[in-house]
Amino acid sequence: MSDSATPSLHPSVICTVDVVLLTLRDTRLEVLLAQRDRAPFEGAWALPGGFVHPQEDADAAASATRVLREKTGLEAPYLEQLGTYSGLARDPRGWSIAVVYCALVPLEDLEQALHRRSTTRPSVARLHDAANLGRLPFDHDAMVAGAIERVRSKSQYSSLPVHLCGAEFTLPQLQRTYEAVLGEPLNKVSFRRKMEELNVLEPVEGAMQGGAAHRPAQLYRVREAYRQRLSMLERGL
Amino acid sequence: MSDSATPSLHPSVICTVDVVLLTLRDTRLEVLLAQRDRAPFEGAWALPGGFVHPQEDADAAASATRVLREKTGLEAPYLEQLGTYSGLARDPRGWSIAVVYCALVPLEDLEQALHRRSTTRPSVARLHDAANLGRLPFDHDAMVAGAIERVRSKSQYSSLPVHLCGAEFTLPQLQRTYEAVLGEPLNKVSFRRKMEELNVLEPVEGAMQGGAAHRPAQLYRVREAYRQRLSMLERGL
DNA sequence: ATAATAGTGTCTGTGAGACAATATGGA
DNA sequence: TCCATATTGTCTCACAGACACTATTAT
Repeated sequence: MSDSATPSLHPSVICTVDVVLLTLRDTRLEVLLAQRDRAPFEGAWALPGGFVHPQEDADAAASATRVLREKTGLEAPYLEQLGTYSGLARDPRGWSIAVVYCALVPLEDLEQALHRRSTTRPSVARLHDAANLGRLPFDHDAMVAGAIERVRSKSQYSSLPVHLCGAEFTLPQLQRTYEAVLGEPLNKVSFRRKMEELNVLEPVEGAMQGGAAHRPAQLYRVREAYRQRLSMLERGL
Repeated sequence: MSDSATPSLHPSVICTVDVVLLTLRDTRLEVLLAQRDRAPFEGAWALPGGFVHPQEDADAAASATRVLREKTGLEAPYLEQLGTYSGLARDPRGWSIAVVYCALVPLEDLEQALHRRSTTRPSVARLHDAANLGRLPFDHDAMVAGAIERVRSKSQYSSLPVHLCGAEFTLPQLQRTYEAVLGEPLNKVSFRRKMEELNVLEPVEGAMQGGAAHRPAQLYRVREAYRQRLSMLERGL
């Protein structure tokens, strides 16, 4: 914070935010990519991002929220800061700083938002299989890898994956979500015991059926006390 | 990354790095603070930090390393990115981004470096008890709290605290380090089992004595394969 | 009734902590 | 020898996963 130059002599740092939005289709993670509408890498699929707007955004998290709203119409997704990528090498325009956020959204919410959006503007954003992204511009490959790694890691001890489910869900649905994120099958009894002790869920009166030919499962939702707080937690453990 | 304005129209973002350097004196964590030599908060004790120098620094981590070298003379401490604080509210000069790094250094290394430094320049940096810092300027309180929380958290499952010990140390010394960081006593047998399975340490031939009237303890050091790698790991688990 | 999945009770092995015995150097 | 701490062996308890049994709905 102490330096021989004033900030106005350092206008050459490019300040941006990028968002790794993850969602789950069946058992696969998908990442939201947007087609770039200007150089560099015009036309390429890349993470949604943009410059910080100091006049408009209270902080970088607000910039990320705004970017996501502009590209998808989503209003209040789960958002968590992943980290910051910086340096001369990552952007051909010059020395830059990119604050990266990870967003988790239920597939239905995202598709609804994108569909509403497509009625007014040409859609610029689309979901891509996280396992087959090809090469992305800038250092977006590393950002995606970091986001997936972070989500996997936190899912081992927290209730993070609930953000990939809708407002109400059954325990078997949630378990399949965990299994998809972690990439391995989980023990049913242990999973239920873990959810029980986390004490984040509460049952909703009225079982779901889905017309399936078997015993219906209890619906759950996130407790009110945790609903907002989950977004605030920075590394629960 | 796509925006209606060019970066040169956004010169108002102040880009800085701040470093939370932690070390251990006996059983207490201490934080390095530097006395600010200019406004805002001139004269106040604050985290060592400074503007990013795009001409000089390859990336923000290099800025942090440079800042630490300038203030302390330390050359290659363990450094890990904590996160980024941003927004209009945190700095009276305007909308700013601070990339925060956490450094872990053995007390002896730091004191040696500071002592060497004090022979050429007036010392501007000093260690302060982490538990009694008082109020720091900017959002440095939150940064310190975040750093301590991160170190505590990672110490539960990794070998992170070895960076607070010197090149060679005994298992009882390392255990006391863990206990100081975690703030709770650890089971001796479990601790040794954990260190064994992490497989990060190797014994050094020749026991330490310290002239104590009891059985000397085996000296250990970090395995060569891990010596550099530890700094690279971003969230081991 | 049967199929299919939800939900629960019980057993067992693994691993962490408690306890304690042994090892070793200095006074 | 005695003291203090290092190091190692063993026991026990808690918990995670395996297994299996019961519950509930649609066909």
